[in-house]
Amino acid sequence: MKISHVSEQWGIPVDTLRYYERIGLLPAVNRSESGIRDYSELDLRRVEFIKCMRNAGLPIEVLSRYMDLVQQGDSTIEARKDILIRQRGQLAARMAEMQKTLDLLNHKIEVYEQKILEKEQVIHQLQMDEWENEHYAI
Amino acid sequence: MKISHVSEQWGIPVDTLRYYERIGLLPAVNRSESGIRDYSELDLRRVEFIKCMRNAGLPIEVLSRYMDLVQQGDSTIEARKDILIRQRGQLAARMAEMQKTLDLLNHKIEVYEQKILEKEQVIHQLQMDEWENEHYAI
DNA sequence: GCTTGACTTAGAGCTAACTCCAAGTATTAC
DNA sequence: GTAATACTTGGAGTTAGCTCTAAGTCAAGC
Repeated sequence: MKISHVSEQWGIPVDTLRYYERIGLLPAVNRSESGIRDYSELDLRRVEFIKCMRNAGLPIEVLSRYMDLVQQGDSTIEARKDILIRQRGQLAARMAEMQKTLDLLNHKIEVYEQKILEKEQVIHQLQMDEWENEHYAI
Repeated sequence: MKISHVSEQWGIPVDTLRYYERIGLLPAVNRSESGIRDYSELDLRRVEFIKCMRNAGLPIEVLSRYMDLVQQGDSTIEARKDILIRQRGQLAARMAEMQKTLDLLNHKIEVYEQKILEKEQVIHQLQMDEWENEHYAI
């Protein structure tokens, strides 16, 4: 699969895909005779993994380290697990912070809705007054 | 309250507090005669709000726009509500993405734990074999 | 009155993560 | 065969959000 296809399929710019490869986050992708990238199934699974992790804000440096360990084989399983556990903790912490913010946003939006309702009632009252002035004035 | 105190209390570097003020995110803080910042109760509430929102990744530009509208008074209530609703949506979307990543991390960690267990069993088996060789060999 | 340390400013520098550019080669459509 | 399009590279440029520096002022302690 060519880079443009991968880019479309996963919604990742071609520049970014090449960038990931250049910095060693994505292991070297196989090329055709003329040097054009041909993404294998394994490459695609890696791309998907990286995309998922980057989406959640895991730093490239950490992911690079993890991918290196994967390349080194089974002796690095514990180290890999440690990385994932640490990142999971940080992710959960960030999500907890975001939940607090979400709660605050919900509260503030409710307050605004209340204020808007009150404003509308005032306008309605004013309109009623006007109507009465027009039609029932002596 | 002086800037260093605010910084300690809220865990925000003094440079960042000054930066927020410089770019207009935090409205100008009152100064002593000699020009030293003296944060009011209102300033502190603003700092807390900004900290909470920034923690969740809301962009400074959006927060600046929101703070400007607050300064302009009640006529901007609808616009402010719209901003908060839009940001709430984006925040919820980010959190959903992060939840997916968290699920994947949990799954991968489980798999690693399983692998480690298997490895230990193999080692244990090897030790048993050795023990048997040593003690029960003919 | 002098030192120490907190404060001030404008502006430069830094980091992460892309994103774009120029110049060149290869493939595809007609 | 030629034009248009897609690919390649190395390296420069961009963005958001700080973070640091230099040079100076001010207040408190000894």
